[in-house]
Amino acid sequence: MGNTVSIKDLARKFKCAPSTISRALNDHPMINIDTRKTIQEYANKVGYQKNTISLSLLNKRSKTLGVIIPSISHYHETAIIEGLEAILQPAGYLLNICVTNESHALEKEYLDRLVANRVDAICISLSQETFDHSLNEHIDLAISRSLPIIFMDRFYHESDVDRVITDDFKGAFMATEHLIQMGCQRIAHLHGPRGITVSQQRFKGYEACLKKYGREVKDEWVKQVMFSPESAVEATKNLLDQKAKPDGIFAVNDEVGFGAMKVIQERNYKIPEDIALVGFDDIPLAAFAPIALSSVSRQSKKIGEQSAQLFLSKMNGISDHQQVTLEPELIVRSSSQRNHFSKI
Amino acid sequence: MGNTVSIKDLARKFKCAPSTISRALNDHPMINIDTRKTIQEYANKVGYQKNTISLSLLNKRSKTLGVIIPSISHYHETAIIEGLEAILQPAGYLLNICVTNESHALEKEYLDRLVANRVDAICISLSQETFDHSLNEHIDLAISRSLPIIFMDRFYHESDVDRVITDDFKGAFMATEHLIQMGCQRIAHLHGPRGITVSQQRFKGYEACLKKYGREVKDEWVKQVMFSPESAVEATKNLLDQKAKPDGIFAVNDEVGFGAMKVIQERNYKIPEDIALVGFDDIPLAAFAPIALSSVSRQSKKIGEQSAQLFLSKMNGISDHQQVTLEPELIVRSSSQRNHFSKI
DNA sequence: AATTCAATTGCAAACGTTTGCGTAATTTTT
DNA sequence: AAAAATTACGCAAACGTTTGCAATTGAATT
Repeated sequence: MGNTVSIKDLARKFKCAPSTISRALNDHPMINIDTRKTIQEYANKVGYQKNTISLSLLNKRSKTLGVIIPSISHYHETAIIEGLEAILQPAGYLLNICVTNESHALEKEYLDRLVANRVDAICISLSQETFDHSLNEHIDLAISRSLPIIFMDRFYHESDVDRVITDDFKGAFMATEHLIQMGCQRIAHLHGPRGITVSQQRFKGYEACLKKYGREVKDEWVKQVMFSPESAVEATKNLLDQKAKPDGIFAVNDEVGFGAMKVIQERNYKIPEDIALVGFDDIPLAAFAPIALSSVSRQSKKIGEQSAQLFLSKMNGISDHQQVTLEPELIVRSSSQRNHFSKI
Repeated sequence: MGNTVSIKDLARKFKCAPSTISRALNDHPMINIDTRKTIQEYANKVGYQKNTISLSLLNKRSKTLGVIIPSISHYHETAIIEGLEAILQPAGYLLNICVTNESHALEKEYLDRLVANRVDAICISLSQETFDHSLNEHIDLAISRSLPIIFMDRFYHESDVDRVITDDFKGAFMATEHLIQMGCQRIAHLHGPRGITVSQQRFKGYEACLKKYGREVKDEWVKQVMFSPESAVEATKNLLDQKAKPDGIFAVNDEVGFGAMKVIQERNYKIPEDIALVGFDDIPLAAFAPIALSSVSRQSKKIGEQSAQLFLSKMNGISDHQQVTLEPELIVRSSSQRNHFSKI
């Protein structure tokens, strides 16, 4: 800002060529050791700071990763960011984080801006709108320009693409199977927003597990909600109002689990005796729910770390597409741990 | 990446000067309207994308805001980011988000990197280490180079600085006063990590309120914890083990409130009858705590919005330092709402 | 026919840094 | 003493874009 000092300024000061200053600052052995020291000291004294922008222009690499996510208000997303930073900070990268609020228009806008800023790659979790309407041209375009795109969680291609995901299907299967093993006969599912891979996969896992154990998948036991506790309230009331009310609920995530728990307790049903409950994501507060909430951990931070690793390998010229699938882990807590099974 | 097309490429294609292409793409009236259209169409067809980096170099403005925060795992921080994006996305800015994990070394490192990247300004919430040891040279240096620094939440100068904070003192005062009004006689405080403004201010508010109402401030009723529910467990047990156990607890934040609530319930005390509880931050799950948790909202998103506005005003050449203080709001829920006061 | 004017376009510098190559100056080798 | 090698530095181009000014062209005015 006005008073920044450049290599040219230093060159004027020392009556030498900018190239000499540049080499001196980079400790190039070609430059006389004393000259080097003198220049370095002076540069340090006047607070010279390298201008990375010019380097980005020259090297065609900005040492910046673009991150596009639909939301940032959940543990999962912040843990991903922590994972990304854990790997990329030591590697000298910065993160450009963009939150789309599930809007396709914003996603496009941000993608354009990141491309204009010449980020070295983009880690993206697609917005719901992009999903719902398969509006993928912007992504395809970016890929066709050979800008590395790494999908996290949500993706639309089966192969030909780099991605890091948790096996949501498996996680949901595990949660449902656990409920069955705890003796639940009527297992309901609080289904996430339509069109999102995560919602779909979790439902499929739930469905597949029920089928495997010869249980019927009843439409009236699958209620769609948003990823918030508030939205779970109405849906859970709905479930409990039914003649054959569920004795086990698999919630699409922990916030929804919290909402469901509230309603169940208000109706004076016992957890887990009357109704067992399992969430997803294993948020830090899960253990501090009214009844400690069982949950499927999707290793959110690891998604960030693996995405970062994948990114770094791409920077090292590895062009093969990689698909990393992380194993979910079921964390059993009081909300589903039954010592004796429910009767009927 | 290799196949990106530049203005020079277009100039070659049209056998004209780069300046003509530049003006054509920017719809400069100086260029013949037909030429303009032709060039624009072709540029569009081959997917020309402006290179913002060269512009940053030229204009000495990168249209990027640096954001340095100690952590990203709480609602407060993510809400701030949401607020920043809400204002800065429409204004054409990108965010470089850096998480320091309360480390001074990382904060310095990130600050350097952001300066090297020539961000237009930096919004920062100081790390605990920076605080504890008053290691502010890196900040002072940045300020002396007239890089706009906007402090959020945590700051070390009283004036001469731009900052956006919530009045934590007042919020803590309100929370404590509320507990007094609910009839609490022995009000404890779960104190946040030392050295952090937020912790200090909240303690001071608690202290000032007790004094105003002629209550003694007892050391044994002030326990220090981290910002997590786990760390609150031991401290709360400690409180409840005392002969004169508290009948009201003001927790430094909601996560801590969750932890305290867990312990209180395990000991079979009634909330709020035996012990009333108030947290801070008003996280989305507060209402879904075992007993809906009363909390002080600090308008986290607004902190981001106001910081963004302050930043924009700086970009418009307003050089006066601004200090914005937001009003906290007490949200009373079941954890502290008493109909009849506790008996002694 | 000479002059002015408007409409288009090109030239070149600038932003800050790096780097291959050339070139002095000095030292070492024969 | 001449040739070769070493040391230390400068020149200039490059990255992509914008912009003030000059230059060219053709048309309109005197």
